[in-house]
Amino acid sequence: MATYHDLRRETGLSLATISKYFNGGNVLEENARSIEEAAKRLEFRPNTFARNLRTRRTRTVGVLLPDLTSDFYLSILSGIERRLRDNGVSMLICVDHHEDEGVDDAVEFLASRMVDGVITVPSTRALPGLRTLAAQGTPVVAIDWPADGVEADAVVIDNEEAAAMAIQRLADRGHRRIAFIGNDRVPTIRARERGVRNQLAARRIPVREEYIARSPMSVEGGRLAMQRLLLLEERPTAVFCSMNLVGVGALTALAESGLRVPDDMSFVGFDMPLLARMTDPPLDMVNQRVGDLARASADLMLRRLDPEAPAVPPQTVVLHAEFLHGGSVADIRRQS
Amino acid sequence: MATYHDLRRETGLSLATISKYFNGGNVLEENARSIEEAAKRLEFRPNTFARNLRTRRTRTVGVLLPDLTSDFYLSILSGIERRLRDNGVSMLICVDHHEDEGVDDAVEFLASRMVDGVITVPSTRALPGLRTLAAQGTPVVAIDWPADGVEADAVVIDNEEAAAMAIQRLADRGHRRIAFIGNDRVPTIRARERGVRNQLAARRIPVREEYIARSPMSVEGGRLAMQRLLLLEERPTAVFCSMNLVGVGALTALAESGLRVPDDMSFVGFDMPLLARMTDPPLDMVNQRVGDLARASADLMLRRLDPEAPAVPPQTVVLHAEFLHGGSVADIRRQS
DNA sequence: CTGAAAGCGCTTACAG
DNA sequence: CTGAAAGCGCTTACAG
Repeated sequence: MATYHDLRRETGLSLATISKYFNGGNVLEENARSIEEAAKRLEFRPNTFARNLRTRRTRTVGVLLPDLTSDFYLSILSGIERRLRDNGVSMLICVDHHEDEGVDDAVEFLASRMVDGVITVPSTRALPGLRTLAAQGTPVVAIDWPADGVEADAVVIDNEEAAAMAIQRLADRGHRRIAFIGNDRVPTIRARERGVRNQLAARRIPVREEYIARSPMSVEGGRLAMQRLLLLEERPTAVFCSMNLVGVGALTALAESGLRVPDDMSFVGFDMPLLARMTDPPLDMVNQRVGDLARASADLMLRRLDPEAPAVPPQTVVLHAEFLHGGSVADIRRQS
Repeated sequence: MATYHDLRRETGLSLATISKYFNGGNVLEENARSIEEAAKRLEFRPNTFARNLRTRRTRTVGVLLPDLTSDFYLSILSGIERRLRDNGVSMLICVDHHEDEGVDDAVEFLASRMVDGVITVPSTRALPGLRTLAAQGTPVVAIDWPADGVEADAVVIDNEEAAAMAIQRLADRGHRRIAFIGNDRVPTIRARERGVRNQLAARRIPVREEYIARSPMSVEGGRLAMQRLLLLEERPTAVFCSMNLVGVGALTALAESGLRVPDDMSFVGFDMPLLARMTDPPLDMVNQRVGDLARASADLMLRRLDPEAPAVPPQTVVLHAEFLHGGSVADIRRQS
């Protein structure tokens, strides 16, 4: 592995000049050429660690995720990776396995790698570590929800508005007995429940508490919640599942009960773009546009890493979901 | 950020002794305690770059993937991440966007980060870079197929056997008009076609070339291939889709034509574990067990990174797929 | 077991 | 524009 030493030997120039060349400073045309030529010949590549050691910057961003089990996270990674690498920044991935027992050292792990910043979909267990990290001046960008008490930028969607879209669609097609499957321990999903309630109220549709179901964020949870809804005296005509796995579970329960979508039950899902286009009929769905979330988070981070950029207080970027029409909502308006 | 200097000041011990302590050498009980105590008090954390610079090792492995668009890659990442971090090794992710134009510097990018090794699902475009890297002594582990001409360990599944499982299942239930959708430019899928042909031959089922369809590796490709199969004079009674996206496309085409699985067409998929359990009926499927692939690749890499481990020539680990039974294969044996 | 010293490969003021 | 020198925070023979 060639070093500046070798280039000095080959070119007769000093280490300082060589360093200047590689860092974009002004070097005489002639010297630049001779360094370039020697570098190519020796397959020279600057040593990242020596550089990091001096500059105290790593051009590496840590990406901290709760797990790697859904394609929500895959899209996040994909969007961030692209944006960062286009800017010469690499990405260290760390998963804090929030479902597991015990303390996790994910944040500590990233800190020890001296990442310049952390982009994260924060899990509860990561919060204390993130707080410390941010307090020490490391830029943190939260995706999906603003990490409580962390001095961090955030990129979120307007969850109330997103949920309202689902209700609008259902109400527009004549539904009034609308069930909702949510979860009251997850802030984003709580916001979706608020959106549902507000939109129902705005439409003068009474909120029936037995139609508001809570479920763990899993396929099995959604399946059980749907089963409970199906046992109600007066069944809902439609269900809005505010989380992707839960939606899958609800569809499973419907299939198991021999009920057809949309004939026997209308369905609106949330954040299941791939699946929604594979089913028959395709599903109506609120789309989070995860790619946009990811890119926005990377952009926020790149701005924080830019020493030229003015220091601004933490900011939250709010993106908007879109509604994708499918064939899973029956039109039950009375013909008049 | 505290350094050895600070610890020396606090403890009165030399840098060498402090270093020894942090690297597991023998240090007097009393001194160890005083270092430990000072380190905790100062929140000391060894500087990774100084360490890397000296040791010329980074405890970081690059993971190079063709893209991040399928959950095959997600499972790969997930499996590797877990195994590596359990061993204190971090993971730098790099995607070479093989579908894009132009040269990609993915391997160069990883090399400049001086990763200790690279685990990769090799895309064709990455091969030259991987060859150079491996030739320079960086351990490379290939997943899914043995990267041509690269001095690398590999973890693959037995694709012929995997495809044979699908044919076995179909033949056992009486199918003889069996279609196959594959792709003759992808080595693994070519192997699956061989498995299909061999198993058909073993069962004395004639291979009908019009039932062997080729398709790009995409949903749309699978859809078109299935449509072509449906136009045949004598339709197949079953189709085996040897790649997940293609399977999704084929199912879409069937739904669009108003055909039901398995009544009108039996279906066996490949590597779609999540989807196969969401559909009604659940799908029969060959499961690659991607998690096992990932873990095996990480284990191979960890062995290569272990300076104690004996140097052995590149080895290929062959894993076996499993068949998951569903309800998408009709039993058409004649009642006798 | 402990310590003094050299050095890993860069960057950065500071002179010239 | 160029160069000599110091130093980033560690580890590693080498003595003792």
